[in-house]
Amino acid sequence: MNYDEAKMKFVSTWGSLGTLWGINKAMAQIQALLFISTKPLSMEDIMEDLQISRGNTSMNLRQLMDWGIVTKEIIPGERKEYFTTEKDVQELARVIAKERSRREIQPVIKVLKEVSSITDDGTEKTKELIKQTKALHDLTQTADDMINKMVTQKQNWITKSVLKLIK
Amino acid sequence: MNYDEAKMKFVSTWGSLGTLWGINKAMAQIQALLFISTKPLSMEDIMEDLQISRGNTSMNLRQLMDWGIVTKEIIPGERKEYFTTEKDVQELARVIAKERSRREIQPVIKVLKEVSSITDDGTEKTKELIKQTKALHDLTQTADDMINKMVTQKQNWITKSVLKLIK
DNA sequence: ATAAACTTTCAATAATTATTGAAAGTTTAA
DNA sequence: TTAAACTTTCAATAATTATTGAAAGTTTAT
Repeated sequence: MNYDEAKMKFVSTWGSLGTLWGINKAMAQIQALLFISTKPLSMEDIMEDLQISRGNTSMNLRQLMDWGIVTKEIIPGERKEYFTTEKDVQELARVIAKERSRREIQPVIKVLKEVSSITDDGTEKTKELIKQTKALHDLTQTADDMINKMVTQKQNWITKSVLKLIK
Repeated sequence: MNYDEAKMKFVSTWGSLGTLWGINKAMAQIQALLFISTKPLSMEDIMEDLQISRGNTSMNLRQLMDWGIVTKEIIPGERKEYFTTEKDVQELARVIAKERSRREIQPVIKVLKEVSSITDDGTEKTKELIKQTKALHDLTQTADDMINKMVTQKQNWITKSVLKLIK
């Protein structure tokens, strides 16, 4: 496998993985491209490399900036805007986990809390609803806490000691 | 909020969360419905409750059975098939994590390994590709290991001690 | 063997989501 | 101030994904 094949394979695989961390294909591919690039890329560069339209590129770059994993780079003397992504995987993971928690997990936790707090009218079905949503609430809350705590650490000694602990 | 409102809210919220764990809306809603039901439900029950077609119900129930979180229940003297879901949230989390790892994370790890193993031709861009995909490989592998180890434990003392450790 | 009760399959269709491209908007240089 | 260089917006369209419903398939009771 040569460089170009490897690059293509990485970009498209990372792109299809996008759904796993809750973003679309183009967005993930743009991030992947920037992630392995040795220098900032312009919109033209990205459009050409991924064969996507200007509008698509613009919108997805914006979203990546909203997520806080891509930043605009001003290159002196250049009219175009250039873009780079966070290159440290630990930091990348931290940002992604934080955003997903905020955007998706928190709202669910809120609903689970509401639902599990309805007044118990004594019927079996109400008891079951309360019991099960409460269990789900606790699990979701704990998982979310753990993920956040873990990735909040800048160093990864945590990861290592946790792994050791649970092996 | 009364029982029916709470039930609806739970089912639809859990349904929209489906994407987060990689399944579709109907599938997640069916699982949610079974999760708070006090008794096994038939296909008719589910169709009526969620207002979805027979075909849709049949296909999604099958998928849930493939995932191993829903099982057929034979009720003596009844012609219809009845269904139940795993009621223990810890076990549910375990099964979901295992399946997602197998279906989505493992293939990505494989590609990352392949890409990061291309021969270094000495150019800067190749070095960067190798370096970054290797970092991603390590991170993904570690995260996957952690999740699997954690949810493999039947008890949740692990969760508690990890939380204590990283607080 | 047959018919009733039930489930599965799958081509057609609907709903959702992503993408395009051209017009409108913005910035910079002269 | 103007025009060139560039970016953003968004209605239209394409691509993808989910859902339907009816025909085909299966099982069970008689």
